[in-house]
Amino acid sequence: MRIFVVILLHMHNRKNYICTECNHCSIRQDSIFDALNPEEVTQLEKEKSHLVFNYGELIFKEGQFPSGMYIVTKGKVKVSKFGFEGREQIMRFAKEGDILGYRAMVSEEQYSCSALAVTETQLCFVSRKFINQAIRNNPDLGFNFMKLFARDLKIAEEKSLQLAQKTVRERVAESILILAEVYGLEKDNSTLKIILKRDEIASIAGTVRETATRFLSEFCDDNIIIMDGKKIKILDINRLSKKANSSF
Amino acid sequence: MRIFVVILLHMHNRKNYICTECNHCSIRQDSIFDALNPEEVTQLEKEKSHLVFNYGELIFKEGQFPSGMYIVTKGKVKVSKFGFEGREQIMRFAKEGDILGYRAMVSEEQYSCSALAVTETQLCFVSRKFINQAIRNNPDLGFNFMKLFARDLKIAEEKSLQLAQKTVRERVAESILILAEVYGLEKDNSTLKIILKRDEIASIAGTVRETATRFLSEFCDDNIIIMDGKKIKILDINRLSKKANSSF
DNA sequence: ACTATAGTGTGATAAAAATCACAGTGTATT
DNA sequence: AATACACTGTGATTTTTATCACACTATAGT
Repeated sequence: MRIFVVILLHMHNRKNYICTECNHCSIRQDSIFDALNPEEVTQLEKEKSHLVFNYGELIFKEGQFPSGMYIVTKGKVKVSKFGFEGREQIMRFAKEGDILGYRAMVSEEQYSCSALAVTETQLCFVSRKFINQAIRNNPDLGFNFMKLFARDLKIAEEKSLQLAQKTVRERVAESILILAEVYGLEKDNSTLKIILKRDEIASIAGTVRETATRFLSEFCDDNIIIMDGKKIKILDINRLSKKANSSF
Repeated sequence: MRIFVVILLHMHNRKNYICTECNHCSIRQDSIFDALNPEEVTQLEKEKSHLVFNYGELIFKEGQFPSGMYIVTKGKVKVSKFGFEGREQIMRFAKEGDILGYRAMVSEEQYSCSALAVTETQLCFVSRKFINQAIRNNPDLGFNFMKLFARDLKIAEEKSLQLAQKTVRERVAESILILAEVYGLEKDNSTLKIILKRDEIASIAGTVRETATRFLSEFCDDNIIIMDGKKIKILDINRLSKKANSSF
């Protein structure tokens, strides 16, 4: 009986899929693929495949060899590395329009991060072969890739600076700001649109669960945020930014 | 009198300059510019300019706008960001053959790091305009850039993981290994080829001078390294790797 | 509705790292 | 040779953070 329900759900998702043709796909138009001409878009449409992942499913795993890359069309994805003793470090979050796995694809190496769906997620997969050919035909696509790399590299270096020089309190505050920045807020204009475990918030900030919990409690006591289970509501973003010592 | 000596020294350096013509320049051949055809090399040779920096001189500074990028032909360069209250965080070191400032050039933004010569350093400067044109003419150059980006992005993410999850002791040990990796060892096969202040070693490891000093002293007491002033000699690289909990 | 099970909050304690203070050392300048 | 200045080493102390322990809460599966 349950299986049947799952199938229905799946069909429902497929019906809801927003990106049936690349031609009019707003996600493509807002992505690095804005550089493609109509003919190239047609080829992309033939070439790409469409994938659905449920909450908690692994999209790719550190150590696997990539054969292409993904563009997120719906949902939220957590990208993380696992350090000594398997401790997770969250590197970034991806959402609609973001590109995943292109670093490993370009360097023709194993994935250096894992990607996990943190909501139901839909992606288009495009093969390395297609990308390489497309860049050769259309240098603007190459430039777009380079700009994407440049942006991500800047973010990664900024992250190093923060990890090296900020206190844990600042990093926990910053983590909430990052989540608000990436995924935005509910209609109430204060509740984070993503739900994470304390573990995961700790992994963004580069600390342990207990310590993250303590600082979150502190921010609650200070009336800077309110927590309702795993939901986080930002009451005073200015004071939160101050706690983070942040540029947001 | 002293000024005269400096001038002589300078002439000496110019005579010693190894990269007079790009055509046979081994640094070019081992770099992303290996993709250029003879005609493109000729253009590069006309276009590029050659610069010399002394110890301690700034090559570019966080916040400036780039108009091109640099390739190091001789010397050692420290690339760092300055965090809250001006505390330095060393992001990486560059040497012969390494490319500097290309991230900011590509994203057409301000430099996000500063680059400082830590020995006498020579560089070739190439304008953004030339690079853009060259990539359009020759997609392989674009692919080389992308691979360079991919490599640097991977290193940056690895750095974040280390900063987030390793202890300071491990990071200090790792810093010495990184310096050995990047700049190599003297003929004695144990002394680091670069001389840094304690402050700077601390900035690589993401800690403060006193703490870095203490761990270096500890490694000395353990007969893992020997320090003679600022010179560092590695006695037992295996045990140093163990201290770093490292993959080197 | 009832168990498992996974996740959370918090006190107590230990460990790690930063800060402060200051003496000592080396190095460049006059 | 004397002075100034930048750099270094180290003890004492404080602050920050991790670890351990355990009770409590929510949630999914039966």
